[in-house]
Amino acid sequence: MKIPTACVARGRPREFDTDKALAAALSVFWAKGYEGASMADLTEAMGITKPSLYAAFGNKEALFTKALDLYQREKLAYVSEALKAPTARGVAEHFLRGALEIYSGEKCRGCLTVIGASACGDEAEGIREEVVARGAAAKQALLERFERAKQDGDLPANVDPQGLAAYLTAVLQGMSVQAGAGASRSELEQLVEICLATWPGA
Amino acid sequence: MKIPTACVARGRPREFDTDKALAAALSVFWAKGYEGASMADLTEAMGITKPSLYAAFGNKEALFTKALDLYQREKLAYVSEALKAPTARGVAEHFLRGALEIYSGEKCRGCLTVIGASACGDEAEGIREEVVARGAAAKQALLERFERAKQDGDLPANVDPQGLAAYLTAVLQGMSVQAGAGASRSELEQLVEICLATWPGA
DNA sequence: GGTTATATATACCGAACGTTATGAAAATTC
DNA sequence: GAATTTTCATAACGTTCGGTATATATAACC
Repeated sequence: MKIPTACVARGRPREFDTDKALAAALSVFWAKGYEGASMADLTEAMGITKPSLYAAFGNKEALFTKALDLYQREKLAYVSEALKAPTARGVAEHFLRGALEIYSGEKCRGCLTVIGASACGDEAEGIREEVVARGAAAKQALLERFERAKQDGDLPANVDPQGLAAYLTAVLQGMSVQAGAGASRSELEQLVEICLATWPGA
Repeated sequence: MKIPTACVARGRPREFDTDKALAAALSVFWAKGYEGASMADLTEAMGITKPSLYAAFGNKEALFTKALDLYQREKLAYVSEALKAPTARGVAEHFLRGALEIYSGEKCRGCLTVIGASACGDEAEGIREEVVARGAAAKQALLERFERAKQDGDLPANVDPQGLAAYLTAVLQGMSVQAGAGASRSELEQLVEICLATWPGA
């Protein structure tokens, strides 16, 4: 009994590593945004030609979506990790310190989700909606975590979980904006400290 | 003795109001960002043709700069107003409520300064630097105000004015991002309330 | 009225954009 | 080894971009 060999590659084998190429594409999108990254920028960074890119990834929009998946999987892993913290303050601390680590990188500064959510040309509207939807999902997860925290008596009675989720999200987004504007890591760190020092209920 | 009449218009008079045209251009830039706003978008909204635009405003970059001036003069007037508040908390409150008013507009959402600071194509790098510089100036003014507040004993001894300025700026920037992502006014308002409720020293 | 100066409208420019047709190269299958 | 299938490299596609040349219209000056 033989396993059918139809699954092995049939034609000429691909000469590049799609994972490495996708990682390179992510760097370009991260640094320049969706519209700011031209196909020429992408193919140069990925080390492949345009037909190879189209054959492997579909088109620019599909490439961006795949890069966004990679970004969430690798760089935003701290998000799901932070939600597991035992207290609301612990969640906030994990969020802020994790974001600080990612946003203040050497080459890519800020958060791809925030960069991609910026208003740009009409043809990128679909991209914007996609990015905004993913951001909204993260904010929703944070809201549910804070609602649970309030039930646990982990938050003062007068604080609104919805507002708190929007507030923490805003601080993170603002951190991304400042990182993109060239703020140093220590400047962002001060920001984190203030936010933690004034966290409701200690 | 006659005043020389050389100052009156000599050729064919302009058929449009440059102030109104600039206001229309500002709306387009505000909604779509610098690169997202095409010359076709701009001329249509301004109700003039491309040669008229170039004759009156120079080029796209100069038009954006003039629109940015108008934006700061008209929409960001609350900034200099807020800095005059007697206490640091009052400054923050004026800032947050003023921003809430501007960012949650009907057509244009978020802050043009935050939108313009987003990474985009290489040729818009000059624009980005200009916008970032203006944002840095505002942050600097806030820093100086908080330093004075600390001297006045208006802030707890353990808070760092630099961090506090970066922190408040971040909340405002985050508010802009969420407004741009479609957050309702009440959502932004909750955010403001949390920030004020947790403001250092009450 | 003739001259001069400015504004308008149409049409066009070269460059860059995302995308694809075309043919040669390299692997498997028979 | 011939047929087949997929990838690669070059070059081109049509469109849109920001910006302009040209010609005509409309005002003030003399």
